Amino acid sequence: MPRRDELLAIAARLFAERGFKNTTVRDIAEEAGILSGSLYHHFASKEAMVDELLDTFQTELWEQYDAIDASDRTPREKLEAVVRASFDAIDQHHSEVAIFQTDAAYLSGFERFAYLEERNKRFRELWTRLLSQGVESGELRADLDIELVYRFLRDTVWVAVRWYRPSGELSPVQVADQYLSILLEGITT
Amino acid sequence: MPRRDELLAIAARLFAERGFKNTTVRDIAEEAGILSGSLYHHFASKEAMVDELLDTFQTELWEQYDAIDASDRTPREKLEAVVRASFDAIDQHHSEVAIFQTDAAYLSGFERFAYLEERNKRFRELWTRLLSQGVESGELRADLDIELVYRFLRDTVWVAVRWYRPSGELSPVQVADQYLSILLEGITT
DNA sequence: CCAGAAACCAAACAAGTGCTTGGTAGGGTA
DNA sequence: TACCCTACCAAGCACTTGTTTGGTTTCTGG
Repeated sequence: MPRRDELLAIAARLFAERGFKNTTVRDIAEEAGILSGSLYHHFASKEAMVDELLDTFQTELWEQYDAIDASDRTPREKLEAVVRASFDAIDQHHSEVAIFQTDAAYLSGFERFAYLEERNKRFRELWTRLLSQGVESGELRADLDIELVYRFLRDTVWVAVRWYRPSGELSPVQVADQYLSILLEGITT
Repeated sequence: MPRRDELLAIAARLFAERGFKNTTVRDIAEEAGILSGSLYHHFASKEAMVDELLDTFQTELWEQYDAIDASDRTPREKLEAVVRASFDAIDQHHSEVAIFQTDAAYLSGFERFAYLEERNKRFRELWTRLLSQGVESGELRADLDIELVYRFLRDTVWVAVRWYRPSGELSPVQVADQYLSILLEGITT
């Protein structure tokens, strides 16, 4: 792995653990065994590091979402697939998801990260549309507030990054199975 | 309202909006129309402010939890009541819940905030016990992983603080109704 | 009106922050 | 050998951070 990628991986881990603002360039450098100033040979700024992390991750995730949305499935099946893809992202891009969850609100205040808001908007449009289509097709309950179900769904999925550990005993498939089971059928008998 | 309480309310709002570490004492002072040093006439430190906020809130919340747990209800009814009490807390102590959600992980690293971990532990014990009792009584599904359902339940409830607005059009009762309906019965027809 | 308390100011300090600058070590290439 | 390029160091700069100190204003009860 090129040195630059090593440094970016260290930064990703620290940003995820402590938050962006709460991680100093000296922290990153120390973990890499160099001095803080040397980081600037590889990256233009601390912001540029997190930018690169979030941007590449989001691009990759949306390729999957778009493929699912364009596929030949019922709304409910698409919802399931999107949820599974999201848990996959939590598994394979754990740090990036954690950073997004923790620092997106703060970062989106800067012009540089305006694309975060844009992605959030697209995300909301996709999920609420799938929910509406699910209600129309009769697969989903019609008595629920779509907007509220959307927030419920979105939060339950992404907040899992806080406790999920990629190398743990639960696979993303197992977690997705149980989450979807609860979500679709409820926890009562 | 005494001056001290005013300042604490301002600090609570800013901590909730921007996060603890990301809010400076100068920010708080400016909103109050004073200089940052003057805050130290009322509070010993910035940490003391957030400590007071979190401590009083947690104490109040647990009075309700304990009352519910000691009441004469079935496990499922207790779960419902605890969820409703939690949404009430989001409504009435919005800033404190937001701070707890955002900064508890960071703060609990300090000795001063060791009680946060302790509360989390008690919280987990209460909820998992109610879930287990619900399964035993036949009210809840037996095929689900209790630990995972607990995390699901906990996160879905508390993460709502990110979008819920106390003065908005949705009351905590309405939100709790829908959340419980999804959780208990699922979103499918 | 006046003493004392409560609230605040003005100025600074030490530590920590992101980042810059000019230089150096070392390996690969012609 | 001479050259270059990647990776890094050493030192520091300008700024922000939480906090302290000694003094001043404002309010209130007797």
